Amino acid sequence: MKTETIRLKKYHQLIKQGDALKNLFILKSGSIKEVIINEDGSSFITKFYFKGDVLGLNSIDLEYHPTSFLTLEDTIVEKFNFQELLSNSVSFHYFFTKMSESVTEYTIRKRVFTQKSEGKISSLLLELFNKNPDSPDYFNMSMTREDIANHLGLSEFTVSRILSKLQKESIIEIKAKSRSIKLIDKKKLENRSL
Amino acid sequence: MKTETIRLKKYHQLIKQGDALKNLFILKSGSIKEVIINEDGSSFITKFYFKGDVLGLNSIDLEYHPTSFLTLEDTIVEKFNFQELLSNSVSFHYFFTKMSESVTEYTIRKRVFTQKSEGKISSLLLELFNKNPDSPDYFNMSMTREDIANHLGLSEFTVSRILSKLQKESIIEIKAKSRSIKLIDKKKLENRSL
DNA sequence: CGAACCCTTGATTGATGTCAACATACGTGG
DNA sequence: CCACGTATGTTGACATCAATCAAGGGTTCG
Repeated sequence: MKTETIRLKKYHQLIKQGDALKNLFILKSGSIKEVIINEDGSSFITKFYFKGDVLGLNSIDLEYHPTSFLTLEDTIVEKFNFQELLSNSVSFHYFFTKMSESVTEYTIRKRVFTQKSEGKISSLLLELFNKNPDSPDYFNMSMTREDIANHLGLSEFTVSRILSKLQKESIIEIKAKSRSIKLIDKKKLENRSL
Repeated sequence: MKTETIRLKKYHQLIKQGDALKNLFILKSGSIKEVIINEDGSSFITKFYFKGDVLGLNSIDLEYHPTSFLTLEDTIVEKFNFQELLSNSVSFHYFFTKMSESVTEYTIRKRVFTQKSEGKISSLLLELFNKNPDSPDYFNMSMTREDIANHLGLSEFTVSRILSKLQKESIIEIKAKSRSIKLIDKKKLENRSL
């Protein structure tokens, strides 16, 4: 099956909410936020995506994309034509498995949203560290505090406060320009995320 | 494809967390809660299921069930052998579509968890009314206040208080024994759920 | 009929949002 | 390359929301 590699600039919209389903994508490098715009005009970040993640799986039954996908930095994706994919058993099996993984992930991840702010942020940080295999104890954040707040249902002030608190307690270290975070004490962070 | 209809008593465990994947089920009548037990022994209700819902979709990539399923009342389900299902293209297509629906649903539903308590409960009530096609303005609740609280990340006291408040404001009416709810003003309830 | 369970309500405490002020970083045009 | 204006991030004071604790009423079931 032939695919296409696409290079995207920061803040580029790869998929627009409402577009017909034509392609699915695999994220090769960079990062992307998935956003849903509500009827009242407010928006909600449903998920952050990193290397290896599949984009667009929520469009298969609807045949259109219910969410938009926006790059948070310069990003590379690989494009798969959905019709071709259906007739290619190897690719099909891969995407089928990925979709099932998504269901499992949501089942488990939902619990994060019932936690208090410290738990929510600790869980997200652990997810970010784990999804960044190149440097497991260091994460270069492409999203803003406001993005994190929106995604977790907090105010940006609370996000800022909790991050400062975790730093004071020597669990993380916030580096230059507030945008990169070093993991100091994983055990403690895991305890906070319970 | 041959299937089997099973009748279950109240509080019966249909699927146990950790069981190998053998069957998927469709809920024909009654209601079921899906529960995940965490390492620390605490549990979290990931979802309530009603007529027409498919049980077990989060087990396909894992090949075991990551959650338990418990009936909330006398319940009837239909059993599908997963191996047979894979080789039956009609059934397969049906479950594939259902799984994609789940991904979409989770994408959208996550936003509920970023709302305040009144929004969370209003959203859940609307979901319950919509999922109960037989009597769209009336719902006989099989779950306890504590179940709702656990599922939404609230205390049972807050659930009780918000329900009382919605009743005082003539949006719902709580009937006999606190367990059935009549929808009075859908528009207002929708506004609360934004 | 009594015990266990479920639900409700009030008082208090703790957590989080809001608002205001300021600091830092970034981007653009001179 | 600098200067400025805009974005983003931090922190404190205060208000609001929701959890906790305590008490009591109703329902169910043996």
